[in-house]
Amino acid sequence: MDAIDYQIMRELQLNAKISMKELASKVFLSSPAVIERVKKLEENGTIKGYQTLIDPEKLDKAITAIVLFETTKCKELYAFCENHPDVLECYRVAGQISYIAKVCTESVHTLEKFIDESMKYGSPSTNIVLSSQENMQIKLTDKLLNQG
Amino acid sequence: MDAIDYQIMRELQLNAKISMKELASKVFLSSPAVIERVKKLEENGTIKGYQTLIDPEKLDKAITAIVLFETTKCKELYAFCENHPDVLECYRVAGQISYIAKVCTESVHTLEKFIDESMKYGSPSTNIVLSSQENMQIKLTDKLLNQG
DNA sequence: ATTGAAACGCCAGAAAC
DNA sequence: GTTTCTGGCGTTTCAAT
Repeated sequence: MDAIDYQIMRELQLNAKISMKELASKVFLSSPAVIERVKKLEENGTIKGYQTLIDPEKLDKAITAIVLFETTKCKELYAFCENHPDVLECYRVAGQISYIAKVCTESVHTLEKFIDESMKYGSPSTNIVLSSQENMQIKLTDKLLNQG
Repeated sequence: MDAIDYQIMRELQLNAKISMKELASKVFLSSPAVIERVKKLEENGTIKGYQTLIDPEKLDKAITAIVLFETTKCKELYAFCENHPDVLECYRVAGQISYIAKVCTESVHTLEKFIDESMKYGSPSTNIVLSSQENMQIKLTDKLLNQG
């Protein structure tokens, strides 16, 4: 895992569908060499997959909320969140609270419904997202790229 | 935006690098027709991009934390988070708290450093992630696919 | 106007060096 | 890691509905 691998990951993170040829020219290598490196990154699990980013608002999911839970029923809450179509991410955490869910839904009414249902499993505290900055899985900064 | 578009998005979300030919066979259309649909979804912004998923742990970013802030200096905090290499996501929210950041870092020591620095901009409450479920931007359930 | 069919050009993967 | 080569895919064009 050297600096070139980091550069490759940065380019792939910006655009998963970049051609191996173009990627090769960006890192000053031949394309078979780049294909080899990408393959290794896939095999050792560093690259977990390639995903298409969809804009929730275009699908009429206008409201995003971060819901914090105080609960002792983590397993039940986990199952509820996993099966709920509006929960995009959820985290079991150690801290003031014990569970966090990111919900993306149509309206305040569907959000209300979610909150009501979730109350079976814990005490929710809802925070509606006003604006957000969602970048990437990892920020591959120049510093990281240079240190290798 | 019909049921076929939803199906296309689901497949693309699962695997951004699927070939148009294979995608076409999955939705029972010809490949030019699918290419046309994908192009439209890209142009109207429904498809925001194609991203490669990187495993932070493989890059020695062992600790993920959700940090909640009570603050009145949202703009300053926003700028701090945007420029910080360990902040992967941040949200301005309306609720009990006013700002949420997702941090991915090497160790408790680098996390401590982040917390100390962030205290200039607000009062942080740190929740270390024990386990998580991060699926996708949108859950395209069967219900949604059928209703069109 | 929208869909299916064929031809072109380009890329990914394999083999040889 | 590089160059060469080949098979296959994406893309464009055209014909037909």
